[in-house]
Amino acid sequence: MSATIYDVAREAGVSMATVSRVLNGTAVVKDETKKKVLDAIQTLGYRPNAVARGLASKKTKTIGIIVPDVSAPFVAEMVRGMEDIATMYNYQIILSNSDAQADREIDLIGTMWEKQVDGVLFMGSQVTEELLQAFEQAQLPVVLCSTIDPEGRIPSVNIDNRQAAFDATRFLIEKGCKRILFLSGSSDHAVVGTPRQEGYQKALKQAGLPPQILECPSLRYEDGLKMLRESFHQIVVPDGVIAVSDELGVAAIHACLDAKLQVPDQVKVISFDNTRLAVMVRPELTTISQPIYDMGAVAMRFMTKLIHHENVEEYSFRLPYEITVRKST
Amino acid sequence: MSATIYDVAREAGVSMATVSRVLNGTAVVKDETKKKVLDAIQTLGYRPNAVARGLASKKTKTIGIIVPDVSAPFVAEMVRGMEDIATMYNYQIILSNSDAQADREIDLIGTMWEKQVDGVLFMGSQVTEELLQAFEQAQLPVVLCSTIDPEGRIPSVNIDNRQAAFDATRFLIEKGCKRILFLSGSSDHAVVGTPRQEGYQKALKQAGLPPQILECPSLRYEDGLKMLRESFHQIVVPDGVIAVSDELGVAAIHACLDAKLQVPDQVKVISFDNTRLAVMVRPELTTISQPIYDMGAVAMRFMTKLIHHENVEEYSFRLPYEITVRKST
DNA sequence: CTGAAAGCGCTTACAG
DNA sequence: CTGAAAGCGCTTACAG
Repeated sequence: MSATIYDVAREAGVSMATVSRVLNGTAVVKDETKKKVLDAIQTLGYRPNAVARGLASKKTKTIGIIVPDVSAPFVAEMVRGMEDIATMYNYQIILSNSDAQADREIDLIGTMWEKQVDGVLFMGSQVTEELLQAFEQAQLPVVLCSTIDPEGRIPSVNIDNRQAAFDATRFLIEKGCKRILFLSGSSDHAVVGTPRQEGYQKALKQAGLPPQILECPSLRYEDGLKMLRESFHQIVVPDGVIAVSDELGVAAIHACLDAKLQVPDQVKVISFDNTRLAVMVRPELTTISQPIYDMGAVAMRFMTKLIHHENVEEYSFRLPYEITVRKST
Repeated sequence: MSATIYDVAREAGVSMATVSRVLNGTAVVKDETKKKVLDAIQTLGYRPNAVARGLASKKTKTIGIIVPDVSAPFVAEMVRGMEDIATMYNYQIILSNSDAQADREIDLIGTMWEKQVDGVLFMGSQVTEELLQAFEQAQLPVVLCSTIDPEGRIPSVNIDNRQAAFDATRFLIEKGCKRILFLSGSSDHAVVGTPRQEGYQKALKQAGLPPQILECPSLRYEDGLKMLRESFHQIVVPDGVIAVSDELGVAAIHACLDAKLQVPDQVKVISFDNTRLAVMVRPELTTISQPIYDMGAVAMRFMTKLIHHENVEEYSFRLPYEITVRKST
């Protein structure tokens, strides 16, 4: 059995309350007393039991993170950003994967509540009424990350996806592209669907060019390549492609190469994200660079503010993005 | 305030102990009584407080995971495997990144102990005496994942790295390679260093071929490419390359292309891991395929056995690997 | 500046 | 099959 606060108190000849005070710095303690306590802690090798502390204080110093899938590089990088800031503020994280399944998401919110986390960082494809209700019921502070509540009822961290898609489209148009294909995520996805499609279409309309959208079942390379191979012969052959993820961007490049189309000479490709994959393929991908790590970090930083009731002016964060030009355009 | 077990007991007209029993199934409860309790739980929307439960039972249903960096795809996939099995057994995970820094690793073990996790899954580059001592002190069950204690004092899940490197080398030799370069991790790394170098050298010696090892500061693409570019003119130009990670494999391919060497015609490349990157580059990578997800899953499954004191025969798991042949060889 | 005591919300022998 | 009560290891008013 390891030492408890009671053992420390006895060893130091003080009360438990005093030990607690020097541990947490919640009140002034005479230097002399403090030293006795610190010595006792030292000799006993005492470490406070966070569970007991959590029960007594109703704060667990733990943040729940719900994401679709950590094994996706975009997500993993974001989670890393969250974790680093959590560490900085002495929080730990409980990580869960939802596979973007609505019922699993709801479930996980319940689990997070049972674990008494101090807050939840959430990434998912949609913010439904049921989800909102689950958060409401759990009475937990929530921050969305790379996830949007169209009604803006929950704080969130994103880039301006609509504008970014618009910019990407403009970029290709200015490069002379006339037949720009948009490789989209599911159109009801609040991030990689609707807003980006809108930005794309707005730019095309302004330029008097025809839109052509292909919706991928996922943002993964394999699915993108499969879909492109199946549909390449029945679509207008593009001279420009905008992909909503780097993996889809790579899929586009390879689909073109397989169809004997040179990238970037005959087809220019730009993708969203700028994960590390973008520089690991040839030609290197031109991307809409998202500050992925920072998005996670900002979300977690904001969470710590919510928890500590610091007054927060901003609510819906729009982080800057930029077009990183490489060899694919 | 949300309902407590006391509220449920009163609502159902039974004692807290009885509520606890139906909740945990720790004793037989009359059907009629059970129904009353279940109804009360339903109407109050009661969910047990896991923190209180943890304090009382001394089991938190939480597993700590310490990894160098979740944002590395290999790690992320492994973590996903761990999480899935944890979910299956009703455990949650606390995830922490050590950046492979020894002091940080020790620190994290302390934190995990404070959080009263039921066990720790650990991935790191080395198992030092200090680390072992920290685990000892924390009195936590530990399972190493893709990490080796040379003395075998801690259960672990790995592939046979020595044999795998031997096989990879044999594979290239049989393809006719005479000048095989080994792109290694730091040589004191217990997984990507020593054992793989040994397997490589053994195969070369058997074939009477000269070894040539390049040690990379990290397993990342950027670092590998940089190192190769700097040293390509001062080494024997290889006709075969074995890389200890897929990223280094891609770096090797690109370094060759930049030096006007055709892959696989003039240089054959094989890498370790078979992360998804392997199929996202051209030519697609031939790899020593590791069951990454499964390694995480097996480690977590073994942990649940340790926790429940199921008698465990095996201790040091050697999962199967295979050579997946693609276009780079 | 310090202590005594209640309480956080559960589980778990111990009785019956 | 069920209940009363102690206890898990802390924090936090409340007193002084």
